[in-house]
Amino acid sequence: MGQSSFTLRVLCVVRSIPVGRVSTYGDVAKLAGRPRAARAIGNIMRNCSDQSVPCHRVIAAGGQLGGFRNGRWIKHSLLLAEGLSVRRGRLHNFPSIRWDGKNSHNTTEPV
DNA sequence: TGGTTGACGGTGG
DNA sequence: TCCACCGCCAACC
Repeated sequence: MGQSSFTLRVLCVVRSIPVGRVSTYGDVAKLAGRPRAARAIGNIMRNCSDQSVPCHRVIAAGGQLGGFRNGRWIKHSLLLAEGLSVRRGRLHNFPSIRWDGKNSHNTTEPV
């Protein structure tokens, strides 16, 4: 504990991501109040060992999974378990399942 | 206190 | 479509 306010806010935002939805590092950073702190989000996620934080729902921009170092396939499996389609390391319907912070009760949105 | 690293974003070639 | 450069922010040494 004893994380910075920004870190706590980031964790809170990530925990707010609905099941079946994903968000990018940039989006989480923006929701946390630092639109330019996308890199910092990666560090926080990496350092985050909290099971209540679905870090696998946080991916890179363009629908890429990111995390080439580790957890890449972990995210892949977890995302597949949530009914998402991953194609060549990227979400097939990324724009459709992208979560912009708004409480969209309609999960399966047919675009 | 200062410099480097890293699960990134966006633009250009 | 893929690769390279620059910018931005927090954690670590």
